[in-house]
Amino acid sequence: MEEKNTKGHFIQSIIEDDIKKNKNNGNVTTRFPPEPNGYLHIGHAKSMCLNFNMAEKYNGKCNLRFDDSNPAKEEQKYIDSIVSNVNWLGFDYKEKPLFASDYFDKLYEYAVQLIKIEKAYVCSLSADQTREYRGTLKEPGKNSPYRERSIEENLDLFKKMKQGDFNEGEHVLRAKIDMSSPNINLRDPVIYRILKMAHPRTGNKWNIYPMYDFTHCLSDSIETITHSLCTLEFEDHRPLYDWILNELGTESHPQQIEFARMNINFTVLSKRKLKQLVDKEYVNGWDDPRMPTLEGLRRRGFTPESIKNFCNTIGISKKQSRIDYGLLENSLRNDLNEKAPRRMGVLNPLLIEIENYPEGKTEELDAQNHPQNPEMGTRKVIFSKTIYIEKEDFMEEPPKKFFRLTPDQEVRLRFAYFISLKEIIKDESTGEIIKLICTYDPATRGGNAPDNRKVKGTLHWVSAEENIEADVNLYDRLFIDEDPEYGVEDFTENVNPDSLKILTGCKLEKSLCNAEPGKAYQFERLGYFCLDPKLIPNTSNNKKPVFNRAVTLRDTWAKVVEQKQQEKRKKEKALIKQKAKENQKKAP
RNA sequence: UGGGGCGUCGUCAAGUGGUUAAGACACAGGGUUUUGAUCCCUGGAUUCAGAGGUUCGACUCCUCUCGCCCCAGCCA
Repeated sequence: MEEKNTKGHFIQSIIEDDIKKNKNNGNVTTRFPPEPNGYLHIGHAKSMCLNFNMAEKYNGKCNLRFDDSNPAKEEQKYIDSIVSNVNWLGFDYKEKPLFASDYFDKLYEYAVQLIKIEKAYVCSLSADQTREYRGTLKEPGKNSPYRERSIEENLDLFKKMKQGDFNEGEHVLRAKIDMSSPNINLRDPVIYRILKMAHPRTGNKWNIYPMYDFTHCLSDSIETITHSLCTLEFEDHRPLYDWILNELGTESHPQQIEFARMNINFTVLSKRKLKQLVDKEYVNGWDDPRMPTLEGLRRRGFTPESIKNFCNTIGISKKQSRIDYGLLENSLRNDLNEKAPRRMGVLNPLLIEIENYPEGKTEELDAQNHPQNPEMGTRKVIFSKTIYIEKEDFMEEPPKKFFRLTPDQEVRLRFAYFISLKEIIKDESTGEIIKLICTYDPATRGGNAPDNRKVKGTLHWVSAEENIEADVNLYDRLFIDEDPEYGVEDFTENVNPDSLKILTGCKLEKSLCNAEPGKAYQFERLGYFCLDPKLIPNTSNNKKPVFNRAVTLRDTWAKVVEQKQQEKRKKEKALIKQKAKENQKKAP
């Protein structure tokens, strides 16, 4: 059969062309190269999906390689977290994780080789001087006075750098390219610097560490990577990547291809900014469920499938883009709609007493765990004389199209009975509704009326006599503007002050007492929730379980309400304006 | 003209000289439903940043203009 519709993005086209031309003997090898200086976020997931998918699709492999050439910033804890994230997402890097630091010896030899062919030299300019000599974007730089040192002197100096004979900053090794290049990366870039600090993996073995540009291309080459996929900001580095491999004449010369990094509205995706949110305590750590980090998303209730699906949906291109946050939510809903067992929980409880239900009686009613998938089975829910429903599911003076409980509107309690209102009990001093007295129709057990009478609304509910009490965290977008940088000097000014709402005293159906941490359940009509893995009752100070809402259900009624509110606000604003005008007229 | 890149529906994104300009999400309308969920239909770019040009024919080729992003770490 013809395979016509498999043409994907531009990188895939390049790879397919290469295979056709039998470049690299038709092999495809990619790599995912994180620097262990922070936690992974959803943007990294995009890169992983790209690299691992391409490898898998063309029967190649994808290495997990840590780009750990700067011990000043890197830590073992990040390595551990990253490995765990990659495993969680289910990506297969075949062997073990690889490390650029494993190649430090080879890299050193390559540097020596560059010196020997007079393509590298030890420069003894200070950092400040180096900057001055570099020139600017529009003006060329000038040659370092150390540029013409002899091979012997360079070799000797470089060896001494390695031995630790010099202090940090005294010398660097530079590639000898072109100080007048319009591409600043080619103006004799530093390729080795003295750093007298322990490395998480090589300990105190080295006093010098290679820079990214030198490390990356050679690591790729050592691993015989065929396609080295990276983000757009490295486009300007590609000439350097190629220069190094060409000068060294490496057998393997991978092709660097750049694609646009991911942006999502209402959030930030840069390690630096995420760190600020953590450090300034806008969130509670890197794994706060509001964070777009993989740790955060996981704790929030995102599944690996939903994340991978999202990444595969948004595509690959070279265009700066800002993806709608709703798309991420949607991919979660799609996944969880199929997988998540249904449960009932009342977030803002309103007590109901069923007048004609026998005192002390309880019943176990059957409830489906999934409306479309009978294989997921049923469970028992306890019904009793007093129950809770959601406060928002009752209105004394309802607007049009309000399908829930009202003084003259019967409703169905899901899997249970039809009930109608008898009396509203209010607090005399505040006027607040404290209880509803209702009657039920015993003939409607299970939710079906024998006389076929219809009700417009079906409400979720929980027995007031047997339930579990929990705290529930509701999360909203982290920023108030879709562009966190919009209209402010510092993006933290746009942090949404209501991004976390903690609800206490929520009532959940009893079966949720064996909820698995991190596993998502759909609380019917409310959204998908999971037991916070960090706050499991009896394993920490918390006595009550804490559930996180991963995402709401799509809610067309909420949309209608919101639209009405907005219209109302507009009208009010218009009224205020009109009055102001009238006052102005009166004034003179 | 310092260099490098990018501009196709509200948001992503296919399209590589002849297509009715895919698809997803969002949006609007309708149907099913014991979740106002899910599911199922239906609708929408006379137009591809703009202006010229080449061509029988251009989103696709050429020219110019406009707009946006990245680069002056001994970070990656």
